[in-house]
Amino acid sequence: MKWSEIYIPTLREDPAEAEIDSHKLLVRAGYIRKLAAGIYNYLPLMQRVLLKITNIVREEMNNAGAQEILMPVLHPAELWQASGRWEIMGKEQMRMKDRNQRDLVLGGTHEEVITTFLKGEIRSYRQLPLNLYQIQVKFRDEIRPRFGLLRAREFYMKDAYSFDTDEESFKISYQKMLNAYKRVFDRCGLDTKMVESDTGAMGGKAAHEFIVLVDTASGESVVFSCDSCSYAATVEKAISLEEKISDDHEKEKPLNKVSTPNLKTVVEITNFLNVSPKKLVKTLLYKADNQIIAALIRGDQELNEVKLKNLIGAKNLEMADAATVEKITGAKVGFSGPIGLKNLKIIADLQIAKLKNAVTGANENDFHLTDVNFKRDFKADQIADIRNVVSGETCPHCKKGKLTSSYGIEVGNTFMLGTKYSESLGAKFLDRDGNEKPFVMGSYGIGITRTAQAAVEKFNDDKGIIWPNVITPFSIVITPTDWNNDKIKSKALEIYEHLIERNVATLLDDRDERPGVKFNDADLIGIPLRVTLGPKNLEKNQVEIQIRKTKETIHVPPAEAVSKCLQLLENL
RNA sequence: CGGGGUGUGGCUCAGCCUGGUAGAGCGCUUGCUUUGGGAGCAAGAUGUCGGAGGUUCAAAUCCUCUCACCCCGACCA
Repeated sequence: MKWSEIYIPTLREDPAEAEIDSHKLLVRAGYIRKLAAGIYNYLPLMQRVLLKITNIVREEMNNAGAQEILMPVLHPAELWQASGRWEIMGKEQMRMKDRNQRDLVLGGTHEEVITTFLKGEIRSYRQLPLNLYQIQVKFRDEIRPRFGLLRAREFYMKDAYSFDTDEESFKISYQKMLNAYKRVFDRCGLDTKMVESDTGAMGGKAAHEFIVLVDTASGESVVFSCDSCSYAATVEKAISLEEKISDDHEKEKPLNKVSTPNLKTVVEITNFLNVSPKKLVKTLLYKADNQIIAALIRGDQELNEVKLKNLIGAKNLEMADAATVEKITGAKVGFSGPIGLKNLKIIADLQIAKLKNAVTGANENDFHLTDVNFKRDFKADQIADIRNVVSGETCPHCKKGKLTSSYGIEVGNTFMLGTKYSESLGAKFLDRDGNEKPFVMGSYGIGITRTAQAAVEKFNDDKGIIWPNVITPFSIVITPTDWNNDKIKSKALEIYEHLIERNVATLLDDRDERPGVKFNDADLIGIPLRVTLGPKNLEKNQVEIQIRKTKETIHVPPAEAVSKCLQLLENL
């Protein structure tokens, strides 16, 4: 392709809309343009990258025995009502009515559709296992679209769905997908970590995510991993061995009420009373569906809403507002405590049960209680792990390694769905013994557009993007420093033709621009190899090959340029 | 949804506080010079100042409403 024949609108300045490097670069380098919040146009360079990624995904999925199909983007509401997800998905699910006032859903995932489709088709165990996938636009009305393609509302995704006769067979199918995923991301040049994750709105038994670790907060997931074994999990899911706390054996002192005028925060109170935040019981009121509950957590720790939500089996969980808190506890926010709370469920974190002589709110304005003791002074309906793991805690698997946290970009996920959808939608088959059974299902996603941006986030420098050769829009850019110089021009064209003949994706910068502009653009759009033809080198019968990643330059005679490039590309 | 912020030429922004008929840099067009890391000179084109209403002799500027976008939070296959 000649540069003059492909639309690459590079920008000199960072776009105002972007916050993180990969987003800035994709816009600056002419890969994407925003249409609306979280909705993007993919320009020619981007489309080439997306095609490369989808081809890799396609190959690996096909190799794993999955078959490509294409399903509708618009779904009738009835499917989602039948599975029970009409209520669960919430506002993230884009909904609309057609001209006849029928409710429709813009598909953010396709469990309902595929299960309903196969329900009428697969009748015998002989037809299983089956794995179908598609690569398609998805729409999710994200509360807060952010970071360009990393959290867009409209995005490209590969979603696969497996159907098996039983758990045993399913395990094989699931493992095949895990292997395929590893290969996909390896081929894309991305190091991924497979972590245990929450099943969220997908439901099912268990789930994994494939995460690209990044050092900036641009990764929207936080993952914990063990430094001595392979355990890793998202913050929503991670657990640790309960750490022993030092005052475990303190003698219980008599309960006290102290005046704490206007002291509401953990820091204010613990400073005032001169105790560690570890000794404070935070009492958080939540609205779980239509019921108010209290969650108790140590002052220095964070509540994990996902764990809490899963524990009590709530569909919706949100913090109670200030008015509700006052109504329930009889005191302002900041003075809540478990003692004296009536008619509501109290759930305490495991760590709370171990505290001796703790501090809590008195459920009375400007007062706290000290030397509060679990069992003696208050009880809990449930005691469970409902907190976030903290860096440095001990691994629950090997029981000796330390857990450390890092940011990550989730590029793929896999869900063990069990029979959740096949049962709710009545998708059954006849087994060997003639019994009707629901399919055992799995679902598997890869964010195509997100993977592309994850690669940019991972591979860039102050000049621009540095694509791995496997997913770059072009492998080589030929840069004649002076397009009006006939000798340079004909040599450049000659090398270009030869590379094209060998099927190398090559971009020829035939613009009448100054060399500096061409070099900067080439660096910005991230092409792995640049072949530069300038008058001085050409007089010495040389062209220059520069490796984008290392800035290393190699001089070779023009006749050897093609073979040298091919050789270099092997390792990029 | 709560809090904060921004909308001015294709892009990045100044001007707004203190009202007086719209600017810079980049980009774009033409010409000449220049040609290995975002060139120089000269000449030019481009804006209903997000939208609606109001105050005023006069509104980019003040007021009200509204829309869009960005950031923080809540949320997240």
